Amino acid sequence: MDAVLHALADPSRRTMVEALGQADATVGELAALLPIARPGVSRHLRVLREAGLVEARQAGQQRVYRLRAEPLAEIDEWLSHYRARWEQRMDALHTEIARSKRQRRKTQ
Amino acid sequence: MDAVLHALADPSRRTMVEALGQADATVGELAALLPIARPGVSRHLRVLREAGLVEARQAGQQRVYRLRAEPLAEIDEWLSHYRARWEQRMDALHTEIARSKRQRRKTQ
DNA sequence: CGGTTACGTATCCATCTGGTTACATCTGTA
DNA sequence: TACAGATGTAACCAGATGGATACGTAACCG
Repeated sequence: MDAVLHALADPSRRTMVEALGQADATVGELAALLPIARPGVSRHLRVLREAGLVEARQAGQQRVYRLRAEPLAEIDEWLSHYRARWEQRMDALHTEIARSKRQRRKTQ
Repeated sequence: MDAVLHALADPSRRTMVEALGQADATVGELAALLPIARPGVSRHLRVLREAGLVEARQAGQQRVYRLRAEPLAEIDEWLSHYRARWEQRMDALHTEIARSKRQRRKTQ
């Protein structure tokens, strides 16, 4: 959780996550999207890897990175404690319904 | 969004947010929960304030801080682009249903 | 084998961060 | 007014962060 939030707090890393959300990519492709040099990208990827947010597979001389969204569920779970607070346009009953729906869906 | 994630990336600040999720609190009360001195807490509160995550009201000589959850919706929105990826136990059709449910609920 | 490509790692360095102590400000009280 | 309590700010400092360049290594190619 901590590692995931820390990883996402950096704009460059978030850009990389968003790019990988569209398609898998090599280090070079990711570096081309960012204003920083490839060694920096490699280090960002290490942070993302250690947070479990990406994984790499070797493809010839390249490494193709893929997004792993599972750790994001931790943040989603944390946020769930506060959702009712920004969904105040719904009355308390509806909020409860929405919450139980979410719960059911999650444990489905 | 950036400010919100940055604010939440710090464990001390997240503890403060979680405490304020239970009840409003003064700076002294928050400081009592943390292993850091009050000036540090004040500065964390400034970060949270600038991210829109808390607001203070004057109550005599004390300042009572309250959680504002609205900025968390930005993160929720960002996460929504990736939810389907960690909910893969559902087949694609069900994912679509869940997504439209969420959408309806949000714009209700 | 020698060279090139695609990465990762090591090192360096300027900046940011988050803690501390000292001090300023404001409110309530004697 | 003088004093105490609660909080914010300033200044300082050690450690983390994120960038760059230089270098090491493994995979492909001639």
